[in-house]
Amino acid sequence: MYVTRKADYAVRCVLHLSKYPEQVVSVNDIAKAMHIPKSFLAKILQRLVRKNIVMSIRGVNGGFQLSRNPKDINLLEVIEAIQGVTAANICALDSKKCRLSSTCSVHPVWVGIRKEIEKRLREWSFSRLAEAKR
Amino acid sequence: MYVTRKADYAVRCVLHLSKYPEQVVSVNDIAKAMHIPKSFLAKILQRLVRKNIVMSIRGVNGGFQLSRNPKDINLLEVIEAIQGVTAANICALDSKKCRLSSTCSVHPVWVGIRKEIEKRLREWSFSRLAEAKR
DNA sequence: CTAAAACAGGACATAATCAGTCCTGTATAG
DNA sequence: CTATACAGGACTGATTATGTCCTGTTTTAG
Repeated sequence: MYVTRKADYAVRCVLHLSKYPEQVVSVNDIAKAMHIPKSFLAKILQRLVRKNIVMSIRGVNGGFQLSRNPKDINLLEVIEAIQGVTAANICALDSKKCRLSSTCSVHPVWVGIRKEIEKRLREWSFSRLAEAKR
Repeated sequence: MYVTRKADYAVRCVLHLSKYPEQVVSVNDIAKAMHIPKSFLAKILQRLVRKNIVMSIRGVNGGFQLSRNPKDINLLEVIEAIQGVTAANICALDSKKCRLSSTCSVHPVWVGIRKEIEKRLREWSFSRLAEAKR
């Protein structure tokens, strides 16, 4: 599993929105707060809208807000919304991609790692993240 | 952490050599057994030699063999020999790369995942892998 | 009703990385 | 001395990552 900048920005973005629930925040504001190139973020938000994680309000004073309670959105969901399902090794994603997977003793290691990562990412809801202290 | 084909091939290759300890195996034989493009594998082996995981014997009847006992080589070492140190998210690799890492509540999640992956990969020596049944 | 603010979506650009290939050179067994 | 096998550098083509830009649409304030 490798997290692209795009997915990383998406996470930051949702995290920011989680801190201002019910409020409408513009792309510009999110971009400045989270250090994300504005037009790139706009693209990312389009995708989050389609995936029903965020909703958009057009026109003057428009912007974005979460379409669900942050407790019902987790890290895994946001990352997969942007980059699709991934794994550290393609063999853990699709054993057909690997001619050896049925006999290879490394295969179960990758599958185990994938499950562990997904479990951890699923455990972190954005309400939990927003509350977390550093 | 994303495993490239190169690193994956390296793992297969070392695994194959672990099954024939003390024997000298040619690039050709490894490539055929493990379904790896031959000239690509040759490059990978060069790197494994420099990293002292494998040793080469030149000339007629030459080839490669492990330079250490398979129990002293683990998955993490082979992968890092090929692709260097990696992590699922660059922020877990080098917090300087991320302007937010000092305040971002997601950062510890990535660091935790990285540690977990490295731990698991380190636990698998090639003697253990070679013995593992599927 | 119109101008300005803000999102939507497609096209484009650019750089890096991935996944190999190829060619020349060197060592060595027989 | 020749065939076999590794060493290493250069090169290539495809894909992906990371954005930017431009045009269009929606909406609201005045």
